Amino acid sequence: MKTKCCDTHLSEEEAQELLSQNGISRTKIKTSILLLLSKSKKPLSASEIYQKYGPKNCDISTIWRTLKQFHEKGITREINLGEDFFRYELKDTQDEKDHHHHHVRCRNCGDIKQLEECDLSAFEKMFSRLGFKKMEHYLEFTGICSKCP
Amino acid sequence: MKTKCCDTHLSEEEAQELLSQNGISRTKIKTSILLLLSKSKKPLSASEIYQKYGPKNCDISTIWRTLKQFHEKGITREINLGEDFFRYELKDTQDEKDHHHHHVRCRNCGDIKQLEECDLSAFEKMFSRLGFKKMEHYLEFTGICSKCP
DNA sequence: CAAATTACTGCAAGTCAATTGCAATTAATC
DNA sequence: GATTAATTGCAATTGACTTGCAGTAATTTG
Ligand SMILES: [Mn+2]
Ligand SMILES: [Mn+2]
Ligand SMILES: [Zn+2]
Ligand SMILES: [Zn+2]
Repeated sequence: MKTKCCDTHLSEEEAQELLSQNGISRTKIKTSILLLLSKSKKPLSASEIYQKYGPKNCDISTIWRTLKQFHEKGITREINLGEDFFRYELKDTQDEKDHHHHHVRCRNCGDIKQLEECDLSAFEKMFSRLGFKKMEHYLEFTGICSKCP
Repeated sequence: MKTKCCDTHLSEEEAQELLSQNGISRTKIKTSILLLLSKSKKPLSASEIYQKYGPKNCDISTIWRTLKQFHEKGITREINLGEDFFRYELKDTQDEKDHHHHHVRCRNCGDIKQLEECDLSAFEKMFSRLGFKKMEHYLEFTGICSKCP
């Protein structure tokens, strides 16, 4: 299956299929977290998921364990937007080479927008079009170095 | 004064001048942390600084307070390289618009290299030149949105 | 230079995101 | 349906980072 990142609105069946394909038990909680992520227009934090799903319905540690598992299976990506916690969102594709996207977060109000364009030279124009000011960017890389397998 | 980021090798006098210019007391600890940052070829974590400076010589909370102050004064930048803590380094310039740089971290051995080039299109070539494989990048933005002052 | 003011520091306690051990419960496998 | 493996809740724990307070050192002022 090919997921399409945030705001994908997976159906319950699609969510469960995605779980099965990745060797994860199709439980109510895991399905619900997947649906929440797929319905959100921005990456969600663990505690946001906890609030949305309902503190009566599930323990926060279960949410953490689920997010960790999703990340290990390559279903999700974790994102640092200058806050003191991570946010999580569905990967655009399982491969992550095919397509991905980035975000802007307002340093004043905290609002987060998703950027569909990833042509790096096009970013500047896009920001002024969006009315954003005082941009700062955060760009770092990881890879496997020449000394490593 | 114009600092030149990591690996600048400030002299003790230059370090103290930088403190004074930013309204920070010229104490032994603050001077030493500044020197450590200026002599390092990669951004340092709080606990690395603590180890290098010597746990007998200073409390870790003082290091945290100092790093926070440096950041507030705009002397340093904090960097997330996919670890579960931040690293800190001297800004290339106080303004941060003039010049900045990025990093690669090996996902296998954790080694960190500093990238002097910031032409985004030039990155790919540079990585293969450096022998890096399986690159992943991390690019996010912050700014002030159109609804904010 | 000495007094007054302000900033810095060590120590201990606290916060909060994220992890973990264990026993009970549920899902997958046969 | 019985067996096995994964998931869950709860409580305790880790580790990064913060904070209050009382003592000390640095800066300012006369
Ligand atoms: Mn997104
Ligand atoms: Mn650097
Ligand atoms: Zn805003
Ligand atoms: Zn390596």
